[in-house]
Amino acid sequence: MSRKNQTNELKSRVMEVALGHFSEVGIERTNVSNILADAGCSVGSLYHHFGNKEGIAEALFIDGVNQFNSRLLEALLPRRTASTGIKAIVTFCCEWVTDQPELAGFLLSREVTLSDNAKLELRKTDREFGQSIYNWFVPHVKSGALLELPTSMYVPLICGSTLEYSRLWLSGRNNRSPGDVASILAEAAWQSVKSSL
Amino acid sequence: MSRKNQTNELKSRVMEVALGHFSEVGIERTNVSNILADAGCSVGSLYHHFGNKEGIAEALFIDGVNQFNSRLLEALLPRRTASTGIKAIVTFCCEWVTDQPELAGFLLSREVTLSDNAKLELRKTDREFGQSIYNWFVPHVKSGALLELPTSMYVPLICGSTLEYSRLWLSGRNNRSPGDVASILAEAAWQSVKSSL
DNA sequence: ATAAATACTAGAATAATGTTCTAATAAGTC
DNA sequence: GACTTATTAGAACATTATTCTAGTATTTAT
Repeated sequence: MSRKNQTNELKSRVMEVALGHFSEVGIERTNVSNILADAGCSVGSLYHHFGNKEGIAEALFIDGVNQFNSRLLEALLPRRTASTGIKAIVTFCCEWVTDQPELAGFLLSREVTLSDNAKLELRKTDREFGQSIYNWFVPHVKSGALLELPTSMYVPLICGSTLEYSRLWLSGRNNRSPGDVASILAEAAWQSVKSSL
Repeated sequence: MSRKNQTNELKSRVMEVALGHFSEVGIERTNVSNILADAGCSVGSLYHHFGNKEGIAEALFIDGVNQFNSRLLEALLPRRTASTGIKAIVTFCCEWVTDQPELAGFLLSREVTLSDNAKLELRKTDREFGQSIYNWFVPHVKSGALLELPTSMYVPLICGSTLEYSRLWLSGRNNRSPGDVASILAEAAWQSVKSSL
């Protein structure tokens, strides 16, 4: 195997192992030494590739957000009506959380504090994502199908219930997964942003 | 001043100082030594009273939750209709977050991992709180004013949007405070749990 | 009122653990 | 094949939470 492949494999092994620990006990409580042992990595390599412990978390966070964003777009953009679009967003979130609880729990935990560099890196892909979402919404607001609201309120109104339910489920307090109650959450989200005209 | 009062004053001084640091940079990043310096407390005293750094966070968390719960009940219980009750819950949350952003941010940050002892202490007061809330809801579900849903879904549906919006505002990404948009959030919450019969 | 027990304060010493540093090795480049 | 760069290695270091021992004040019991 080439050196480059070997290196990439080491990095993903570290990230995979770290995600397991992070999602189980949180970033603070996971020891670098445990990650090193479980991933078969030396101190030097880890700090060479990630800078510090938080750097692993940042890499995981950015990967996770990018993956979530691109898949969400695939679910949303084909929808032609306001109702099916909003419900598609919620349903997608529910399934995504249910399918990868570790990653979802990590992203929802808000433990990661991004460095300035990481923020910049996220913004690169986040801009076009936001633009695509915006473009989907505009016609439905203009047509009067969706309420016209301050821009910053759409995410909380559409996803808030789902995210809150997901957090509860991820912390083990609910039996039914978000996927199991997706239709209820989707209908509720739709009721809260549809125009009543 | 009596010894007891002096002690209580020291404890609240430590908690106040710690909340400032925690909400500014998070629990992990605040140094015990800074708390000690700012509160004028010795290492021994701090560990005698709180056990460890997390113990300060637990005390703050429990105090905060109890304060929130009791005030929420005051806002909810007098309401006689489903609609005014649901909206009162949301409006109260918005105002509470807006009035004490430090404490709200700390509670919403999910940084605190409660020890078994702390969980027990919370459960004591939480049980009767949950019972009071439950008693308020039952007649409105029975009468058909509110949707009949899995119990674990009412909190996410009613408060999810508000909590999500609050997190955004607390992290500095919105201009309008939750208090400013309370009526929108309240109406949306109501739309999502009212029965459409 | 005095003694014993308890609660609290103090800060030096300790331990745990994240990070740096120097050196060595392998890969890629000219 | 020499040179530059990327990567690995782990011992040494630095930071910081926590423990420990001792001392002081306060309450309780007799």
